[in-house]
Amino acid sequence: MNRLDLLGFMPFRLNRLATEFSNALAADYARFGIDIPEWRVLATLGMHDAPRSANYVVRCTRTHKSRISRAVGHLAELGFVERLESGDDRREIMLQLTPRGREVYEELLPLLRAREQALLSCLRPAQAGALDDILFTLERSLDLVVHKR
Amino acid sequence: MNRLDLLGFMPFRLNRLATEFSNALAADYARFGIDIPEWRVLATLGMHDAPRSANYVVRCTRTHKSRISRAVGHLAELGFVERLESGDDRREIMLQLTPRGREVYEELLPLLRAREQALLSCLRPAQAGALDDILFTLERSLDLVVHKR
DNA sequence: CATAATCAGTTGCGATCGCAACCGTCAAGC
DNA sequence: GCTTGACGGTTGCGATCGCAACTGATTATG
Repeated sequence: MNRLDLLGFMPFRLNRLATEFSNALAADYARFGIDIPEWRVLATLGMHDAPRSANYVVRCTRTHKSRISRAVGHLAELGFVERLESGDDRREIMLQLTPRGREVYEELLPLLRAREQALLSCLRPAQAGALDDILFTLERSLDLVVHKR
Repeated sequence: MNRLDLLGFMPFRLNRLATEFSNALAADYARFGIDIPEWRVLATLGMHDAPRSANYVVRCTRTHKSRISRAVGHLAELGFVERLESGDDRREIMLQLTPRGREVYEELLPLLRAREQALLSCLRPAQAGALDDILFTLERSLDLVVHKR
């Protein structure tokens, strides 16, 4: 299989890469008893100081709300996340990291960044930057970018 | 969620993109009653004229052999692929596209390429080329490239 | 030549995920 | 101020996928 043969297989290639990346990082997540979607929730909440609604996390991660619901359930069991009632809209559930949850976030983030760095180390710095640009452009085009507030 | 926030979430971003791309292409696959891994098998075989072993497809697609086995089963049911005995090694099963299977491959390939083109149309041409380079470099680094023979 | 280790491929099983149905809450229209 | 439709979140269910165990074939070792 050479290079040109791969035209027309973008999702296939992206999937393989995503799987490989995920596997490379799985051990780090597992150390804290969480899985990938759970990390997504933790990270999304960790980015902000104020609580965010579950629905915000759903839109932000583009993960199905059922998955987020279950992930939040598990994170709450682990004591990493708390569900708060929303004053404004009683349908909404606001999510907040517990102190322990923030600890885990702060501890995992650099680990994952380092792991990611290692995975991308085969690229020249300019390429790594270009990759970020390209992903960002694609995400915007596919409307995968969720704006703050 | 702004740009810098996304550092450290490479697998997550790749996964989202891969999912989005997959969904965008799903309708094309479905028209012929196949799913994505089945298309992978079809495409891998379609790239070559001579039959290839099932194991070659496994290595090439980096999909689990159980999935390939089942995909081949379904493709055989549909009459797109034939399982041949291998003269050399009686453990091996050689896979060959049927004429109908090749028709489907030839019909789907340009559709999928066009779909992919549309998805990438938000990128400048130089970026699209860079993306291909970058993916190729990453694949080589992660040993995802399978060489011919 | 016999035994053990490995390999190609298949299949049962458990975990995961998204869909869809559901409940409670909110907002719009008459 | 009801009723209808939309929305946030949860849960049951079916489909999918990878792991691991298994079969049969091959290769390595003594």
